[in-house]
Amino acid sequence: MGRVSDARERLLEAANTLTWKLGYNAVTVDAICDQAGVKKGSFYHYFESKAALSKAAIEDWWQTKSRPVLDRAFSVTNPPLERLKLYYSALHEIQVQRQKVGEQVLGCLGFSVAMGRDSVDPEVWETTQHVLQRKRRYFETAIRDAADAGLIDVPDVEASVQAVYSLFEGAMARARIQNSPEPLVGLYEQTLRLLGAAQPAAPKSQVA
Amino acid sequence: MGRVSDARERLLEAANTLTWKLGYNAVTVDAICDQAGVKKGSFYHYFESKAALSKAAIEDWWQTKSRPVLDRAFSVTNPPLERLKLYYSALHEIQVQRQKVGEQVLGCLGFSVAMGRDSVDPEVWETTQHVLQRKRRYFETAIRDAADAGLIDVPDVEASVQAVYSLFEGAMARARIQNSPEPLVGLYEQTLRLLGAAQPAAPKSQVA
DNA sequence: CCATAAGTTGACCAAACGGTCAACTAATTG
DNA sequence: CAATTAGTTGACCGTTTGGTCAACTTATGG
Repeated sequence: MGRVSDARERLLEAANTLTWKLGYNAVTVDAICDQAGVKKGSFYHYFESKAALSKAAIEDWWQTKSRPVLDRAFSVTNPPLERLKLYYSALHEIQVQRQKVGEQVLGCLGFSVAMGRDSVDPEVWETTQHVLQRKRRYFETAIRDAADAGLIDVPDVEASVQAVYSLFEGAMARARIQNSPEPLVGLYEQTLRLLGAAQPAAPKSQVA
Repeated sequence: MGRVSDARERLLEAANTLTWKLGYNAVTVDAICDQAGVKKGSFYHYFESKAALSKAAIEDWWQTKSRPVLDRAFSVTNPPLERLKLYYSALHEIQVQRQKVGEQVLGCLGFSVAMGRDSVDPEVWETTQHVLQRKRRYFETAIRDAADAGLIDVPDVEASVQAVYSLFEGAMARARIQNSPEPLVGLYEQTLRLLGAAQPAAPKSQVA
């Protein structure tokens, strides 16, 4: 009954596009509406507040954008360390493609929003926390599997998980700041060093 | 001639306190004035805009807060790798002290602001970029010195500098997100692994 | 001691903000 | 073909935003 519309989906996408680029606080309801081609009245027909939209948008981004990439790379059918390699190269590829189309390198949406902490709506912030935790678990499982398979040599697996994850998020954040995929180059080799894993043929770093 | 005042200094400090906590966009001129105990009219007597204040405040933060810590830790009188260890433990100590006084763990001010990119005034953003670059150079020099002294074993020094710096900023950012110094624990040992340096007695990770 | 320059104040402004609402339009279904 | 229900619209509201200004106060130096 009633008519149908994809305005809700357009709002979710617009919210993510803008939040990813500008951050939570700098994005206005009017800007989201403009980008989505939706009038403000309609906005509040679908969402009771900007915070509610953001919560839904981040969850949607996780389900439709972030998780599929993770699931593909971190499939248990892949060897543990290969999963990391696949994930890194997938992300690197995404950023390179974005640049080719003239778009900006934006790093990790969840991480950027989470950095806002006290200036982000508490419920929105909690949502990003959940998303980041789920993401971190992919890293944890892969590294634990690698440890069980005797592929790595570390004194403390949990500490290594933290370090690999910090290195990863740090590189993604720097890619955003520099607007360049360059900090992601060689990430896998550096991760192998962190994990005390056998090194492949060492490649020279490529600086654009 | 005329009277004297420390209102300018109070404004600089208030701007940093609030920006560090809330980020550039979430901080308002009114809030800065409240925090500094200065009326808005006076604000614009000292600074021509919010962006001008922020630029001056970040530069001030670098000179008075960030740089002294770096200069102490990265003194060339210290062995190269020891410099990193000193810096990490100094930062860890700062965060622990903050927590004891009931304040929040806020990570690196420059990095947080730099993450804002498109939502931050261009000149302010450029200022943070300069600050971060100067900071990165401390890492670079220490690691190059370590390489020259044969203390580390890496195929590509520049790539290692990038990795160590990414790991560091990633850990700082995660400390902010988690409001805990925990991600900074063991950072030095992980850095040694990245650099292929001789490991000291491996400590167990301490999770609060 | 008094002119002058530096510093202070609160009222004010236009624009932008998140959010509301009553009226309107158009598909769907019994 | 209604009646129902989902979706749309633009005018509107109170608040907050960054910024302005003319009048006022006070320390200092000649």
